[in-house]
Amino acid sequence: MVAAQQAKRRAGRPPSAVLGPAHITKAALKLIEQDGYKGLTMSALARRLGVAPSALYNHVASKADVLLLVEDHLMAGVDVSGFGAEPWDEAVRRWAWSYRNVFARHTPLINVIAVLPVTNAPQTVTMYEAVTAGFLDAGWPQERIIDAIVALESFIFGSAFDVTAPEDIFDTGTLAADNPLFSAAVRSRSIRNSASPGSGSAAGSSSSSSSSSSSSDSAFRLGLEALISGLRASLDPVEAKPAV
Amino acid sequence: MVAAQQAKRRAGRPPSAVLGPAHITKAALKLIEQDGYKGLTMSALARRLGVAPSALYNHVASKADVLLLVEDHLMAGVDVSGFGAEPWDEAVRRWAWSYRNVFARHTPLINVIAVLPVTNAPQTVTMYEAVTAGFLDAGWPQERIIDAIVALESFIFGSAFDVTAPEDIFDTGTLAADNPLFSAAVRSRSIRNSASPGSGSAAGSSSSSSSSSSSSDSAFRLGLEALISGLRASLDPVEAKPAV
DNA sequence: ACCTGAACACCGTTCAAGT
DNA sequence: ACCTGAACACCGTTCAAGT
Repeated sequence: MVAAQQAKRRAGRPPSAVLGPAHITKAALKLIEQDGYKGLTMSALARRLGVAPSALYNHVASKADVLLLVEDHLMAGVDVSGFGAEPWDEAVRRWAWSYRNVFARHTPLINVIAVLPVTNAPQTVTMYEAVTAGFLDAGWPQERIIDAIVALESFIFGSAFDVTAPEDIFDTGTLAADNPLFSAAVRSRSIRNSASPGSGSAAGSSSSSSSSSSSSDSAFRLGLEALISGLRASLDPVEAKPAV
Repeated sequence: MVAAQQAKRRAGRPPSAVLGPAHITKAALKLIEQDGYKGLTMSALARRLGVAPSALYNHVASKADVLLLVEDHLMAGVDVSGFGAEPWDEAVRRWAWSYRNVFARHTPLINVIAVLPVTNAPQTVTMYEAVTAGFLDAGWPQERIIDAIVALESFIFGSAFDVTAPEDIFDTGTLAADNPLFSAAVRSRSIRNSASPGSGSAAGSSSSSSSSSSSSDSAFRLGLEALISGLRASLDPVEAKPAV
């Protein structure tokens, strides 16, 4: 809506700056929402902003820069409100579910996040700061917190991909005869999922998709609960060991 | 080396088929090894095989098809030898480490794997069959096995991305002042990593990078051990519960 | 059936020229 | 400083023509 119909601009510096990081981020998000990441091209982005494609390069160095802008914006939507307010495991649950849900629709960003330094992503660092505070409160030793966060994040990113997978991804087709055990396991899983449509019981998905427990949700729940209990157990050692 | 210098071929069907899935896979792997995934283009692939780019489309429907070919080939390199021969947790460890190590250098494939059906990936299904057998042997109920595999796989894929990240990815730069807790945790982690170069103690990385415990290795170890112990604990319930 | 060669509809990015 | 417009060096894919 910004520059829908606008008097054609001549070359040369405009009286006031037309573009900015906030405008670019907003326009990119709109494009992604409409057509997915295949719709996010520098041309389409420029068109939506009412400028020539080359004008974008006065504000970003590359398309990867645009993706970083979007990523950092999304990080502000990850729910860290549990840290400092709830028990550690409950706060981690809330954080992990919202983190996965945000990036499930933005999996093309994961390549970028996992590789780019956080130096130019202030919202991202703010998110990490809140998580770190929560871990310190729960008694985690400083030097192990980053490993724990990275481990949880790796699980979350991988699980975000899983959300986008089709339900029949494990259909073995003609390979079923040669692989009976796996095929049977796949079958019994899908039966279970279709049988219990709304099994909202113990491990909840706080502030996330309330009902419709899909396959990816049940796998995420199983892994997250295992990670949480396993990480907690690694905190209080049963016997004194030489430091690792 | 296949068609390095070859007499120029005229149009029309050649006397014997020049291409095939095996040739294409091999050539693609060579290109990836040399120049990474940015070097894997249909043009480069065709050049290496001594044909015109359009000739490839007689054997694959798209570039995604080529990636599936490569993925399935790599799956044969994942070590499932522990299942049926070792205790469950040891077999999972061996499998998980080799799985991560294989795909750490092939992260662009993860988008494909996570979304494409396994119907046309026989090696992949064979891998899953071996893993399923190992879980059944360990007493896992059939209908929960796929969730457990998916959870482990999600962690593995996410961790594969982490391997490719630069060591200084968490450097907060000018943001350090506003985020002291996170910055301190990052600092103490890197000190620990540089201090203990070869801390090969308890949780081993069977058949993987023997020494040089990098940051990504320590995070992977922490998460994997937590997942294994957490999943094991979820197997034998302390008290009887209504089925979930 | 399986190849060549030309063409199509795109990409991201650069750069001189303009104000 | 910040825009336009043209150009560059690519992509993946299609298709008629050939044997």
